Amino acid sequence: MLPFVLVSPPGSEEELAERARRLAGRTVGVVAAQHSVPLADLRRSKGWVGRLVEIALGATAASRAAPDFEALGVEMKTVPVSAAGAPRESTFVCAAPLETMGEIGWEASPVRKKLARVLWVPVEADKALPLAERRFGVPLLWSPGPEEEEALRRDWDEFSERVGRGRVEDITAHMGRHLQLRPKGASASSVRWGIDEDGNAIRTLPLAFYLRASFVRAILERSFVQP
DNA sequence: GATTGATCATGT
DNA sequence: ACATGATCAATC
Repeated sequence: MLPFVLVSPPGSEEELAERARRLAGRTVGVVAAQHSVPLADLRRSKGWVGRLVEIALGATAASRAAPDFEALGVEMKTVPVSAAGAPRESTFVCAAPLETMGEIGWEASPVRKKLARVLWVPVEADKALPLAERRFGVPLLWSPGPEEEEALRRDWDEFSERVGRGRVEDITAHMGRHLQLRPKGASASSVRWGIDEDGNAIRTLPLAFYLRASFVRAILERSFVQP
């Protein structure tokens, strides 16, 4: 997916926000055409819309372990929304460090780092709407408020303690008020290192943190309610 | 309709 | 294997 039209990285948050606002109301098809990105089948290329927005906004860290807009410290997330603007899916945050989680406090957690500054870019995602006709929504540059951070910290602590005690295989997506810990891998037979109850290294299913749709919905709603 | 567990493509 | 980008689809 090499674009013919390269977009330089934004020089400031304001410039990034302005670029993102310009996407609002435009269709996926139009933006893709402007950057010479061929449409793809989402059933196979699930991250295609996210890649497209990275290209359109001038993201710098494609496929590297760094924020999308490295110089600004901003992470970009496209969020699939219903016609009413409500998120339809949970949002991937980061892989869970299963071997070390028990010793990592919230302050040093990868979840906190990843969510410190996020540019949310809503995209219509009703199944009946052809990909090219889906429209971008009004974006939001967000950092967790004190209450949101406290809520996330509680979930982190719960998961951290469980995994630290070697109970990683007891975890289900039912746990966590706002965060989930769910499989993330090529398949159900993917493995990564974890620890058991005796602290021994074991090979277990890779898990990742996701934000529940309800949490992201509240973030997006608030941005329209605030004066 | 919302949710959970599974899965897809690609780069390092 | 693990990171990036996520949605699919069976099930609740």
